[in-house]
Amino acid sequence: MATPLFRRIDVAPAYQKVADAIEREIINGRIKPGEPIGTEQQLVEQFGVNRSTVREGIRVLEEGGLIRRDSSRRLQACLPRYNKLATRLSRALILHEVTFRELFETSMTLEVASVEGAVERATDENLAELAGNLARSAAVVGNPAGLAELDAEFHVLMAKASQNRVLQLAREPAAQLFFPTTEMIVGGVPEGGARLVEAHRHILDAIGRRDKEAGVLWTQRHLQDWRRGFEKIASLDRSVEHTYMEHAHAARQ
Amino acid sequence: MATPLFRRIDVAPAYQKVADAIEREIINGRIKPGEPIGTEQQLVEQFGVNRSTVREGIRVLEEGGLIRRDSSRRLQACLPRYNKLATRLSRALILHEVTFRELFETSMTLEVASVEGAVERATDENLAELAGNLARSAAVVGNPAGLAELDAEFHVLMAKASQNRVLQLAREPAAQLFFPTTEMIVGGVPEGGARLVEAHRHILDAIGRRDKEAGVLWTQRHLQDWRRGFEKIASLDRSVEHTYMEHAHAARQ
DNA sequence: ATATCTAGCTTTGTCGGACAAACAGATAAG
DNA sequence: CTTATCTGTTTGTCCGACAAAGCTAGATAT
Repeated sequence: MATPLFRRIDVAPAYQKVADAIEREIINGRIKPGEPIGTEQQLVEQFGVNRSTVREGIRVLEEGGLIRRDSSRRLQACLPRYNKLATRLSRALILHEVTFRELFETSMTLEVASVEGAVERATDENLAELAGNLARSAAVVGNPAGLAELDAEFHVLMAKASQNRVLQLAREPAAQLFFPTTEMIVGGVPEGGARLVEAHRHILDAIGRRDKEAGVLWTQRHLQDWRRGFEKIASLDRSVEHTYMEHAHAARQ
Repeated sequence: MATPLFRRIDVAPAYQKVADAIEREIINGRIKPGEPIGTEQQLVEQFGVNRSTVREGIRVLEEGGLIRRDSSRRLQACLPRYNKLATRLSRALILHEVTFRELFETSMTLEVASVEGAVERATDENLAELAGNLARSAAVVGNPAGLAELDAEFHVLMAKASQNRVLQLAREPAAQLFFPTTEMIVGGVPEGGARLVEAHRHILDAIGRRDKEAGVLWTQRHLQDWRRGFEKIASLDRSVEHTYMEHAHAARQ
């Protein structure tokens, strides 16, 4: 094959190239999180394209979480928030019609890994946060919605205590789909709330004592409890989407 | 405080509302993946906004993976690809300067979970795919770049064999950062390629025999091998970004 | 002199219209 | 029946414009 006479010409639309150019500057650290990107007019001048084109490129980066607008709507680079990206992944999981069995199995793996990390590396501040959450949980043990929210927070704090950001990120999409069901379960199972708080108490205690075995054991029990409760009201093999739809429907009645 | 006379009025910009409206239709299944969304002109008429506004909304959804343009650039709904979203997450991990220690610890957890699932639920087709990968790997054992690529594929296939889509998704961001280093390691450690292929062979064998213990053991050995190899060329506690930058720099010399 | 207010400038969000290139479908030629 | 051509659509990009919201600096009040 002879050397081609012409180089492959760029085929990407201009708005994409604008987005890529800004992305490169952020990824390789030339623009640091928090620093301003400039006004749309400045970008128009720098890239030599129309403002509409610049704005389309901005939308791409904004959705990707790489840039955001500050209080005065000016553009600035930012650290992509796990949470926002995880929300998109959760949505993708719903569309792929994953089942609660898949969700449960993966969450079991990730929560056990979280507690192991927390037992090894939790700081006093992590412990204080978890203790604070536990106290608030104990106070709302009869309120399924409030307790569900605090349960989700407890597990976020546990992942944070593991000091492993990759783990924090990996568990988030599943957790976003998994934990909302806590409300359904706690509300439907007598003593469910008390058992939940009790499990949290033992987990926190194990983390504080650096007792990995106990931490893992109580985390497993905690999730098995969830599973038993869930199976009383729905099937593990139904898709997440269908289960939520039905619950929303039942709640409206 | 008196009951407010007026409800809070919409504050979201029009392009966002366009994106949200289309997203809702896709999420709740009224528009199924593969179905057309309509032309930009039709959306202009339906939403009663300008085409520039519609296009900004489209960019948001396109970046989110909810819609794409087919061969003739027409809009259609689509299933968000894990891979694309995982790329965003990987990028986020780099910007958060996670270390290889975090990456390694989480990957160990997730790969072990994958192999456990694969041992339990791999189909004949899964086994055939893994066997095909193994044969190709054996053929390029002296080529670090080729072997690294096939190694990454082996682990993707293993996750696929677990039949757990949540797990497949959860492992992807870490894997995208983790496995590129295989090339560095295999290239730098004599016998590294042979050991890698040998480990894959034992893992596949264990999956085929439904021997969970052996599968987990060889997966752990496989990753520990990676870790030992990695520590010969870099520190586990350096950030992923720095390590890649240095490697890219060294490779150019 | 300090604090507050007001007017003007800037920037964003949206709009209308325009045009070239790429494309799909229909039509004509082989 | 295949190939080539024509024609209307659609996308990507551009230009210019304007109202609303934020910011800035000078004017005003205390």
